[in-house]
Amino acid sequence: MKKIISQATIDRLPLYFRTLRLVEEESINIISSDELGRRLDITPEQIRKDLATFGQFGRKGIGYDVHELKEKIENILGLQNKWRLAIVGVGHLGGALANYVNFASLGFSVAALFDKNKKIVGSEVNNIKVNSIDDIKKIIAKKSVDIGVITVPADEAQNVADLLVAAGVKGIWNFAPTKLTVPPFIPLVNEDLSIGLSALSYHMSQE
Amino acid sequence: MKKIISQATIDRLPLYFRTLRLVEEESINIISSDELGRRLDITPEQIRKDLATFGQFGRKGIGYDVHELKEKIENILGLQNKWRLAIVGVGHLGGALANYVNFASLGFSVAALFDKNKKIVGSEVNNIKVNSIDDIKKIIAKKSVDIGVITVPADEAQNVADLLVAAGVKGIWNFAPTKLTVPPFIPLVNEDLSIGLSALSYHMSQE
DNA sequence: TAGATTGTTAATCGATTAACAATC
DNA sequence: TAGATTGTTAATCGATTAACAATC
Repeated sequence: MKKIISQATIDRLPLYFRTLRLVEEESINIISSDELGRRLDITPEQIRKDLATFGQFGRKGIGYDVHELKEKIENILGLQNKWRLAIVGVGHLGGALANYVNFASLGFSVAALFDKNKKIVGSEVNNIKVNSIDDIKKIIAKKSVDIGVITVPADEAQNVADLLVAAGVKGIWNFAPTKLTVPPFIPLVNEDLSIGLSALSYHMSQE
Repeated sequence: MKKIISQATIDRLPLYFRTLRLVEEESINIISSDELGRRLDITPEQIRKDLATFGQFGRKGIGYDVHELKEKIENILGLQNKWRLAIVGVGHLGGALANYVNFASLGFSVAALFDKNKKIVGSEVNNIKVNSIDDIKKIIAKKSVDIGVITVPADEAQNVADLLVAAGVKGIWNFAPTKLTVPPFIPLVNEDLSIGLSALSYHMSQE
């Protein structure tokens, strides 16, 4: 199945998914694009357009089946895969991510931690042992890691990305503020916290 | 000065800024849109278009003065304001942000920490005392806090946002995975980590 | 039936890319 | 001068919004 879905749509699906979960907990079985849009500050037209990309889920005159739509989005996003993460760089941010509970609720789990600092190798974070970066290839294979999370300083990030790719991860989630080069078949998502903070600064400076 | 600049352009400025800093450290005085684009995987046309929004900085046939352009972007983004942050919710993520060194290099500083948990109020994180959320109004005024950072669970986030606005912050940086409602004159930036991670899952599931 | 709501087509809007005159 | 590179206008592309027929 090779359908082209815009990144804008893909980025809204997790919001729909999260809201549908909450709505389901409220024992609501059917929801309209209007109500979903109201909860998310997204126009109902936008929501219908996004959902129509994947087929016809709704019932005219009625709305969408909450449970069915939730499951469908979960599958579109591939969350049923229960991806396994390895975090490289167990500093403050890496450590926080190792403890981040919201991942688990999306089906992700932290399978391994790596650091190059001999002082923390062997310690545990959230009951997960910190391994030496030297053992990355062996352990990533053994632990069936799917996603490499990069939380090292910018000047070490490309090297870590290369190690992760060589070790066979299927995707990379990068928190280092630098451009990474990876093979085209490896999905890469950058989380650059300085962009959002700088944008906030910009808007606060206007007027 | 009330000029409309697209969010897409605003989000690229921090990348230009960061790269210009690195280039300046390499003692390079002049850079072309071509070279800047090469370093960031952005087309030179896009860069020239973005920069032209603010005036004419470059010299035809030559390129851009690295130092001058860097300073100009710093000012456009308002980073010279040296904004002061208050982090509300000193869990793993809040604690990591309190220690995040990359903010300091952009001129931001952490002026205060807040939590509702009596057990950690009074302790210190990165040499900054954790205050009770009950004292938020008084301390935000005293410490001249500009930006409120929300790192509490989703179901407490709106309440914290309301407290921050009432306390007089000028902007909000939200890490809680939920939609917040704030007055229109308060810039709000959401950092929703589950979006990027879900998008990664989507791309890894294709083919 | 009347009212509600989807799915889809058409219109609009905005951002990116291409082209090139100006000029260092 | 010839080559390089900007700034800007025009063309293209893609995403959002509007409109409405279909239908529950």
